[in-house]
Amino acid sequence: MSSINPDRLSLTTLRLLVAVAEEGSLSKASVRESIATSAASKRLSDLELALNTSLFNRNAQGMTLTPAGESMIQHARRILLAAATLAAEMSEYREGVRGHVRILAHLSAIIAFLPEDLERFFIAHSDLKVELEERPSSRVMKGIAEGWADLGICSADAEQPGLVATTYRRDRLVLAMRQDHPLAGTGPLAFADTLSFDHIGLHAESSIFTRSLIAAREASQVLRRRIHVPGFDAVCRTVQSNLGIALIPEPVFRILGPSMNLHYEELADDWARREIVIVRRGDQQLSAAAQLLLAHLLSADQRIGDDRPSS
Amino acid sequence: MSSINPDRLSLTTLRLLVAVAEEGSLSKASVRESIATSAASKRLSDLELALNTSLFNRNAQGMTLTPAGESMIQHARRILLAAATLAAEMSEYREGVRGHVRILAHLSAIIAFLPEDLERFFIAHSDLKVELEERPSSRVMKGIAEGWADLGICSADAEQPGLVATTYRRDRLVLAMRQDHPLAGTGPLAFADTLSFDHIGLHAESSIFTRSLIAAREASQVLRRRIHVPGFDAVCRTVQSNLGIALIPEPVFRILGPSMNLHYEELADDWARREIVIVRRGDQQLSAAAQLLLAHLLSADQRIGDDRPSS
DNA sequence: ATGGCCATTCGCGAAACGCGAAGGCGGTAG
DNA sequence: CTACCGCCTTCGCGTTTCGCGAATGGCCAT
Repeated sequence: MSSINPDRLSLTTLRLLVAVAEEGSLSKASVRESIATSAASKRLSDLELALNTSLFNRNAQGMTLTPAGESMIQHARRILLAAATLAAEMSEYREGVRGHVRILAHLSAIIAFLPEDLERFFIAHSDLKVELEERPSSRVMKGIAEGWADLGICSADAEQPGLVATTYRRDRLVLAMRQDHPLAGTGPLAFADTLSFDHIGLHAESSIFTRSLIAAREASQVLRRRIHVPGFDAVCRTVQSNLGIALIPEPVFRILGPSMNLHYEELADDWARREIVIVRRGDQQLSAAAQLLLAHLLSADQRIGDDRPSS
Repeated sequence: MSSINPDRLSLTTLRLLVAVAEEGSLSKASVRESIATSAASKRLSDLELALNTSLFNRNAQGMTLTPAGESMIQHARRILLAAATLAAEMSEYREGVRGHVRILAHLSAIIAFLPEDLERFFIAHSDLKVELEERPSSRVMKGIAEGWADLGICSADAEQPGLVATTYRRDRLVLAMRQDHPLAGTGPLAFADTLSFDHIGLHAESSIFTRSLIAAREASQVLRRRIHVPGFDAVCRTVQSNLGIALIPEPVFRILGPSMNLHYEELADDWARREIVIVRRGDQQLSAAAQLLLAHLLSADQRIGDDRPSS
């Protein structure tokens, strides 16, 4: 009924706990943790007393986990990992870093826009640090809503309640192909006219894939799709190998296409113009560092900046 | 350079930290945490000393977070949440629970198989507790690989290195429709012959959706798909409302279909027979409770039980 | 039977912790 | 301009916690 006082947990006890579990013996664990075995024993038995549950089975060979102990160390490991992450991050502050911003972004932005924007940001703010993680658009939204990061950058298609989205950039999808492809040089294309060729694309969660499925359905045709690859560079190499054509953002093509001698054609469809947004949680204020970064990103040349609630 | 000693962190300090951040004042926070303000002040300044970083800006109105402080409380909240979860779970052991098993499962299994299997399991093991969480198949695999749960149940299509998969059940996908639908009563169907009707389905990450996309492509046709809904019950209600037909597992149909007066037709395609597997990590031993549950699930009547590595 | 390995208990000293009182600093009201 | 008020910090003291080493008892293999 009554819950254990969570303050009773000390991180050293948790470390000791996993050490004992891993070493199989209290004495070995205590040398590993640089503590007298007597002290270690006391810590553990005090913990078990407070929990009113035995965590280990004792015998002459050492200590093995009880079921309760197994649950315990799973949580313990998780907590210790979080604590270590915290410690690492804080030590960066000590060495001059003045702010952390966590970003989730979809692949297009990471390849097309973010590097330059972040580079210019770091010139002005060498004391800030940004952690950037790639996710498909829908999971960017979820991640922000769940508090895993401060800012999210993704296509505006996905939706999630409780978030505020601000337009960041607009881009266009273009069709990448080999220079000797039949479609090369035939001018702006309707997506429907490309459906007789094999398409290459990212994983099924990507917004480009989702969007092209819808378009194919509207054209009452099927999307031929033999190959999924993990990144735009892989997409382009696959196109280069004559395995198909691919729908990619125009800025991405400008970066990857020329060096692989690829050709591109514009897409005439409306939905080829995409809106890329920066999302943040609506219910709590951004940290100063995140505000700085947000302001910087929105002040980039293509800035639009109309705020609006998402969903 | 050198990292802060993580043992320096005590959970009470972390709790105090978020209290101060939320209350905006050390004195208010100290009454909330039932501690003298002097002691609270000491805890915080000791922490800042150890970190060699200031976490708060002090002024006459109270205390506000510095950038470092903002990072800190994000981690602190996460750690405290984990600690509270741990405490809650451990208190269950104190009240007689003898083991915990965490399961990730895809929707089909949760609706079709798991309830009965778990029910019989609990009759034999009333002292064990199971935490069940729904995820699409691909994320079940990931979750197990990352150690978020002990056992995963999902379709065998997805793959992930480092996991061991055991066949759990086999099921078939059938086509659910209204009794007055044109396809009703026309005998076993080829999936390709159903593509001229609107399909209803789960979200895009579901393995059924992925599979039917492939099948549509192989038939060189498009999958008409107007509606995504969040669960099988919603799928069936949508079918009932004459918005389309739906591909669902046969056991799910048996549960939901009759009460909604729906009709079903078998699917002749090979891929309609699906294999549902139980996956677990290959690199570490299961807890005793998880072993029990695994054995129980595999001893169900349809048991197959051929072990093999995944990926 | 005996020695090795293992965990626990005990007493003592040191360090950490919490508390209340006193002090300094900055706004604000009269 | 001064007096006050709220806020955080510092200080000294008593209590509690913590860690250590030595001694104890159990189990197993030789």
